[in-house]
Amino acid sequence: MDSTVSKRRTAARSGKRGVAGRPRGPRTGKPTAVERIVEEIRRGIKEGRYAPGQRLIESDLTQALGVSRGPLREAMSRLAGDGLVKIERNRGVTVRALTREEVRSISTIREVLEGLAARLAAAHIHEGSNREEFKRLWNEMQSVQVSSNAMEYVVANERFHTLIVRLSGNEPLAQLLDQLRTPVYRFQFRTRLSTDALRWGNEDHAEIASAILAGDPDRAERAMRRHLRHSAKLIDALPDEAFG
Amino acid sequence: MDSTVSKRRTAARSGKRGVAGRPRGPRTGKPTAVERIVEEIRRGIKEGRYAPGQRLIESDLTQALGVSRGPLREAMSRLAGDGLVKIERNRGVTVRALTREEVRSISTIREVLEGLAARLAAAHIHEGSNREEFKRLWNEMQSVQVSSNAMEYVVANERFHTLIVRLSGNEPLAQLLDQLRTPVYRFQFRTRLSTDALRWGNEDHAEIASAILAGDPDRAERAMRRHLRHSAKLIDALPDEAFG
DNA sequence: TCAAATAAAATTGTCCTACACTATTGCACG
DNA sequence: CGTGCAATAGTGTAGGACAATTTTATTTGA
Repeated sequence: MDSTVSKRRTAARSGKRGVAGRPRGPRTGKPTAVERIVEEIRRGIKEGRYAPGQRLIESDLTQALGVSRGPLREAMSRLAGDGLVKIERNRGVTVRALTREEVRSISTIREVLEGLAARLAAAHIHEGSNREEFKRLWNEMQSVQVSSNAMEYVVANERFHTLIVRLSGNEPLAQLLDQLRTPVYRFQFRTRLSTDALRWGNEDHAEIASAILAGDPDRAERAMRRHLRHSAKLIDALPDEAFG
Repeated sequence: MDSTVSKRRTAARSGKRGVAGRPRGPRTGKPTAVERIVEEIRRGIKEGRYAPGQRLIESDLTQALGVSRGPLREAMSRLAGDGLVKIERNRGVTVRALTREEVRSISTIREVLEGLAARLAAAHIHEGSNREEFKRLWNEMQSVQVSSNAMEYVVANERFHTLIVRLSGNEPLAQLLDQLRTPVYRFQFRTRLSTDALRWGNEDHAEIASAILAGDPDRAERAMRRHLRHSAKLIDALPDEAFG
């Protein structure tokens, strides 16, 4: 039925014949239009420049971004796959609005996955320069913690989690968590990060860091999960207006 | 800079969000071209009709599927987001090939997520018609188990897991797991599902089902994780040729 | 003969125009 | 005030064009 589709494998490609072309840095080249669009919209949503529920109209965006509809729609497909926008047939794209229930569901997932990441990070802390790298960031964070204002906390928090996931050595996990964090990122700016909340967060971090540096997977996982539960509670305390 | 972008909210749309969302209506209409393409390719990859590493050339596919490049490329973007294909700049799309390491990483993630699903399913087994629904499938599976050949086992296995995730009541989790299962699905057909392996699998299922029906979250999670570890071991036992 | 160099062919990335079809909006009418 | 219908906005898809880049085929030089 689809026998017309070429089944040829890329045999030639894997064979290293043309010695001439040393593959240059893949990521370094000028980004493709789709990549630029995805990046722009993603940042916009993350930072709240595009509000949940807001319609993203093709003609507006093609004009604003100086691209044609093709790449734009590709980008939207991609963003929809990441759950950042919602595409409805004949109705176009809207910035995805999460219900309180969905946020809870995602938090539950994040709890186990970030817990896993912490566990793995602790288990691998002795490998390579992991310990050194982790210590460096941790020291850096502690010097900031004193001045903690909400914004700085959120940024530091993100770096902390990102590093831990990276040290877990599980790349798919890193991608997945990035995907899960993005849609709820903006809530962090709405939670009134009271001085107490900030201190608790920092205490959580300290406990996590301690466990990871001690190479204690169980404790690291427990601490991380507790931390995630705390964050989830802050978000869940938001009024309904913050959702949808 | 992007102030030209229309910020108008869909006031009317968001207005009735209170109740909207439940009725799964829109799926019924005729599927859009992109949806058809995605579905076709996804099935093809899952079933192994498109081999890992194989190039998917636009002109071939547009002709074979009778669509134009636009929708096709949108579909590819989406598939890439799901990790089913890989898009390289100026080089097009290839069916993603997973390294052994990636498969291991994904298995690790699945273990905790499926474990979570089982835990939640057990916790919610008393709600609604969950118990009844679960029992029905379970009975059905047991009648098939006797005749177990590999193919039937794989299908039954999938239904079992899918139902459990659904009963977990965590929709994002369901989507995520579906996404994680697809790329490794094909490996199941390569593992030599020996009679022993089959029996073990069925024993695992029995233990999981028992725990869920008993409403014992801890035991359900433990059993499910063990089951996943067993599956992962089978796949990991495959020779290198099965990967890449 | 074999590999480097070069020409030719494929293939992708993007823009544009067009048009059918759906959804939304605005208005005239009852 | 609704209600129905026409006008308008916006999406879904096709198809043509072309530059940029990669892949394949061909020629050339040692």
